[in-house]
Amino acid sequence: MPELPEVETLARGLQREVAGRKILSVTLGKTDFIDNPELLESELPGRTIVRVERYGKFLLLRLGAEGTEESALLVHLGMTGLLMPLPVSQPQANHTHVVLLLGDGRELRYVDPRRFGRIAYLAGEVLSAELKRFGEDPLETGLEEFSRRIHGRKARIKALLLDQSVLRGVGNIYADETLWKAKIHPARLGAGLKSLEMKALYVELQKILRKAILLRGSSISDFLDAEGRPGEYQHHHRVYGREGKPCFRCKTKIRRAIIAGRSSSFCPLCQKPPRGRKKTGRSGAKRGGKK
DNA sequence: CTCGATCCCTGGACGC
DNA sequence: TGCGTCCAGGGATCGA
Repeated sequence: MPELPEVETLARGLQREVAGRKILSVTLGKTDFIDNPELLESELPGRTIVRVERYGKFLLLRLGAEGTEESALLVHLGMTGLLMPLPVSQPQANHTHVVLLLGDGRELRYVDPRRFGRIAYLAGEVLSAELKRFGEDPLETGLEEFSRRIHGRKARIKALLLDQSVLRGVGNIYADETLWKAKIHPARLGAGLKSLEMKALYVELQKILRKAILLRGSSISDFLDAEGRPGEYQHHHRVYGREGKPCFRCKTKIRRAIIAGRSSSFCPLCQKPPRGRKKTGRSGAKRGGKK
């Protein structure tokens, strides 16, 4: 599940590997996750990938030539997306849905079994409007702004961290890791956080994201960087995927519950639940009746 | 504004 | 070995 650190890792790798390369041709497979597939075919050939950036959980392949408008290929990896330059001779992996033949003879291939990702060619006003939908980058935001965005909200802190219009780039893993480190229960409300808690949240989020970037992200099952290597941060997870295992601080068993609609792992002792919080047993009991 | 429910999609884990 | 079932979850969307 590529979040900010994974996408940053991939963006840096792609910047090294494909920036400056020209796109010669486009071949598409399944296109139900692509905004306007025909735009890729009509707009990309002949263009140069000028620069590769991360924007939240998106990769932004900035394109040159063809008019003066700013334009870019937006790529969201969803849960299982991979984007990698490979030799043409390399057999195509299953679920390869986009292939860009590059001027250096390699192919930039997008592979995504579940197709939870998104790809879009955007230019000009449409591009800038799309980017404005998202909130601040957590690594480029000051405590003031961070605090303002969260403290004014009555939603649960877990929901706010995951909300891409509040902060761009944080996903389930790094939200849970940060809340554990800052000793804040995921069901607490944004407006309910004390200023010391807010500061801890801000500081720990940045520390965790930076450390994760240094270790090239977390590879739970799928993520690989531009050179096909997995990340290493999964070995440093403190709560994610540790349900039932002892808390690294107090040895209490890590719990998992659905909070703000997402699976959330936390320490029930270190991370004090908000007062009046409903017990999890009840809501959990009636989940069988779905479908 | 906030919530839960639903859908999208496939591979992997698990039970029998 | 081979089924069936459940689950993972980011994001869009809809109704309450």
